Amino acid sequence: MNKLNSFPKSEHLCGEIRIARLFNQGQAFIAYPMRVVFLIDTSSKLKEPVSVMVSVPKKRFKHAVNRNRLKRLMREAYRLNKHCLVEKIEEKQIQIHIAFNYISNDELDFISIEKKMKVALNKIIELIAEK
RNA sequence: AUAGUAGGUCGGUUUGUCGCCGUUUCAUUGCGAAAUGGAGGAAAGUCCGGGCAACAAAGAGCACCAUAUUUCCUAACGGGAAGCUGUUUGUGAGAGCAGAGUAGCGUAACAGAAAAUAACCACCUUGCUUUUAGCAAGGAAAGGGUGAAAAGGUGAGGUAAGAGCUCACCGGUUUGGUUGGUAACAUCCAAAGCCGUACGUCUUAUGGGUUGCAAGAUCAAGUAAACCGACGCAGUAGGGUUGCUCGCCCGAUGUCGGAGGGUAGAUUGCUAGAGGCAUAAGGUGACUUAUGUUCGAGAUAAAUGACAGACAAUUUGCGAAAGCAAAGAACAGAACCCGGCUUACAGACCUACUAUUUUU
RNA sequence: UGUCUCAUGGUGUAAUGGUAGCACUGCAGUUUUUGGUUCUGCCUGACAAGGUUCGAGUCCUUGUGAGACAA
Repeated sequence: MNKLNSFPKSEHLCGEIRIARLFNQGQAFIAYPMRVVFLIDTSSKLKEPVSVMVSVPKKRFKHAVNRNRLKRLMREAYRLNKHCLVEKIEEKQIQIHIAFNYISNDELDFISIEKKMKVALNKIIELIAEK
């Protein structure tokens, strides 16, 4: 099996403390329709290089069906395109937390979300390379 | 055939690739591999009822909240079934709503004489003044354009004028009885002149401890201003017991000793149950009983998905039709579990029935 | 997930079932050489659908939207 395209539970970002730290200290930028927050974490003892969370606000999408669908699409887009980011991070021997917030009011299809996800990942790689 | 009413059932199928969560087996320091399972009729709203869990229990009176036709069903219910009465609606099959009691009290805007122990106008009697009217006292609910609602209705008798004042017929109410029904109630008979309506207050009966799985339990780390015991200020201040009253209970700061709570994390609670399906019997029915058979989500910043293709109900456009082209499934996603209710829903099917038109 | 609250002109906020008021804002006029202030007038209304009632902003039911708490 090609391990590059998997997205198991251990790569999800969970825990109230770690998420609070990400949103308090992390850097943010907007790659419409997503707002991306990330933080280079040096204190964590986990072995996964990248931890990711995805969220869709209840205010913009009232029905749970639509929220779940958008979260699934974003997870799927990340899963299929994460290999380039993971390679860079492993080269640098660091760990990173990322959060993707959906901020558009419209429900997009998979193709456009995947396109925007590639843009967002490339921008993260650039910002990390500067440091 | 078209349009509908009531009840019930279903609510996309399939191939490949890449993924997610649980379980089992194999392998194991670890990474992993294979097999297998993985959203609903409403999972929704959180409107009722119950299970389960923790805490509290000393009660009495008043208050508060909910319910309120009858019989039945149910673990229970404010739910359901079958009826009864009234009312609204539909041509109809049907559908919606209301339904304990009324002795007392309150309210009924505007309009109208008056919203109820009714006398403003008009009517009648008597007296006085006056000259065809005015004033005063009384009688009288028969007439008066209003209003949502006007003092049971029609006719006759009666009277100074009138009036259920009396009578006949009709409508209602109450009481007593007959027949039918388990009952609500209905039918019939008799008697009583007994005769406005709506809402609220009030009264009666029944039920109601509080909080909710983020309840609660366990684990390793680590320690209080919280807890327990003894002594004292002192059974005082104060607090609890449902809102109040009575009653009952607890009870402080200090000293000494003991014990280990919350928060974050992990595990558990956690999925076989008032379960489903079939047959038979009972019942008008909700439902019940018996027998057989069948099952397997359990996540926790929260899985059940993405892409590509095939089929297809159906929809739209063109067309007389055949057909061609395009689109390609509604409402909606478990979070402790059940029973209901309510709300959303493209379309398909079954049973019974209704209206209209045509044919026999 | 659970427990609750609210909805009245553009904004804020009242009213016992009986003509929906008040303040600010906006518009027009008045005053002024002009603008502001003042004064006068006007416009702008019940979250939606049912029910109870002679009559609902108000009472009842269902839905919609917004907010609070456990956090």
